[in-house]
Amino acid sequence: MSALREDVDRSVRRRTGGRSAAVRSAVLGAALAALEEGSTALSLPDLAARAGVAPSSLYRRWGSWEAVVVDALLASSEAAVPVPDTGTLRGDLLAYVGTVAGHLASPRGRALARAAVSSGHHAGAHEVRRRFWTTRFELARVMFDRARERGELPASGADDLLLLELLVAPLHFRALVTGDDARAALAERVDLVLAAAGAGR
Amino acid sequence: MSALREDVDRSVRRRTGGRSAAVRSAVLGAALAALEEGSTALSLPDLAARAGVAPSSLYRRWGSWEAVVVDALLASSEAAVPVPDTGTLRGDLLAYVGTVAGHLASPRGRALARAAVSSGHHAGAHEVRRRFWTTRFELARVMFDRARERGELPASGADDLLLLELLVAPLHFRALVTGDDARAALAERVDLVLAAAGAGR
DNA sequence: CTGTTAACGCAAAGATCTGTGCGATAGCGT
DNA sequence: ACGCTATCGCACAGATCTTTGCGTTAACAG
Repeated sequence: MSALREDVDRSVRRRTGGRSAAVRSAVLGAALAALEEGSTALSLPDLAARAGVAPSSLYRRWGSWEAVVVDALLASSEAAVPVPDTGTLRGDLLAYVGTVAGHLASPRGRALARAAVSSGHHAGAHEVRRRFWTTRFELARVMFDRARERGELPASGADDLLLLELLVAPLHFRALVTGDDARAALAERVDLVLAAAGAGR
Repeated sequence: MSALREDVDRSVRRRTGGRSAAVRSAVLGAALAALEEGSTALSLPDLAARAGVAPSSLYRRWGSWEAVVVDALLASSEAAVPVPDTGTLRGDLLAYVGTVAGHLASPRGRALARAAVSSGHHAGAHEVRRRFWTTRFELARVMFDRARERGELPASGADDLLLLELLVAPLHFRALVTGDDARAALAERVDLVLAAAGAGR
C-alpha cells in the first residue's frame, strides 16, 4: 500500500538535481567500488563514510544495504553486451561468449553477477532480474535470426532462448560456484551449442 | 598460519559427543529452517534464540552467520542426487534433471542453492563448492559411461562434464535469477543436450 | 569411577547500528 | 529574483550486536 508512492504522489515534487544527485552517485559509486573489492555486505554507516555522506541520509533514502545494491546495479547498465555480427553464427557466438566470459572474469563483473543473484528476494527484485534477462536475450536473439536467414540453421529448430541460456548459464554457473575463469573452453562450448541447435547437418 | 589448527593440534582433545553435538545440530537445524523460510541472513543472537542456545556459543564456534551457513550446507549432504539407471541415456537424463528441477522448485532447494552461491567468498568457500560439484558430476558421469557402452554415444565425444554442466547450469540459472520453475521444458532441454553430445547420429 | 578440562550458559560492558528531531542548505516553480 | 520545501548533515537516544570473564556442566582418558 506504500510501494507505488513514487508513481502516485505527484503532490511531492522530487528534487533530482544537484545535491541529491551528488549524494546518490557518491553512494552508488561507493557501493559498486565496495562490491568490486569483494565486499558482499557493508553496514550503512561504513558505506556512508566511504561515500562521504551522512549515515542518516542512507537510512532515509534506501534503508538497507540491499536496497542500495539493487539501485546501483540497475543504474550501472553497463551490463549491455554488444551483439556481434561477424558473418557466421559460430563467429557471432564466439565473440558473444568471449565478452560475457571476459566480463565474468573481471573482479567487477563477477561481483556484479554475484550481487545480482544474491540481493533482493522481495517482490520486485525477481521481476527486475527477469526483465533484465528477457531484454538481453531478446537482443542477442538476432544472431540466430541472421544465421537462419543465411541458411546456417534449420528454419524451425530449437527455441533460441533455450540455446542462449545453454550458452550463457554455464558461464555464470562457473563464475558463481567455483569462481573459475570460464574463458578456457569457449570454442568447445560454442560447438556444443551449435550441435544442439542442429547447425551443420 | 592458523588455519590448520584443527589437524595439527592434537594436544587439544575435542569433544564431539553429546552436548556439543546437540548444540551443533540445533544451530544448523535452525539455520536451515530459517533459510527455508526465505531468510537470507540472520543475526547470531536471533539464530541462537531459535536454536535455544546461548549467543556466545555461536560467536565462539562459528563467529558469523556465513560460517554457520557453510557448515550447515556441508552437513546437509542431502544434496546427493540419485543417479538413475533406466536403460537409455535419454531416460537417465530425464530422471536426473527431473530430480534436480524438482529440488530447485521447492522452497528448501531454492534456498539452499541460493545460499550455496551467495555465502562464503573467502578462501576456503570456493574450494568447498568446487569439491562438492566435482564429486557430484563425477558420480553423474556414469550415465554417459553406460550410454557409451551401449553404443548410444560416439566413443570419443564431447567432454562429459561439459555436457552435464550444460544440463544442470541452466536449471540453477533459472532458479537463482528469475525464480522460475524449470520443470516445464525438461524434455526439450534433454534433447538439446543429447544433440550436443552427438547421440543418434 | 574419578580427575581433567573442553565447551557451555550467564551476565555485563563496550562497540556499532538504527531511527528521529531540528536547523541549514539549495533545488525548483512562480 | 523570491519563496517554498525537499533533502541534507548533525547530534542524540534507544536498540542491537559483539566480546569477554567466570562459574558450571559433562565428555573423554585412565
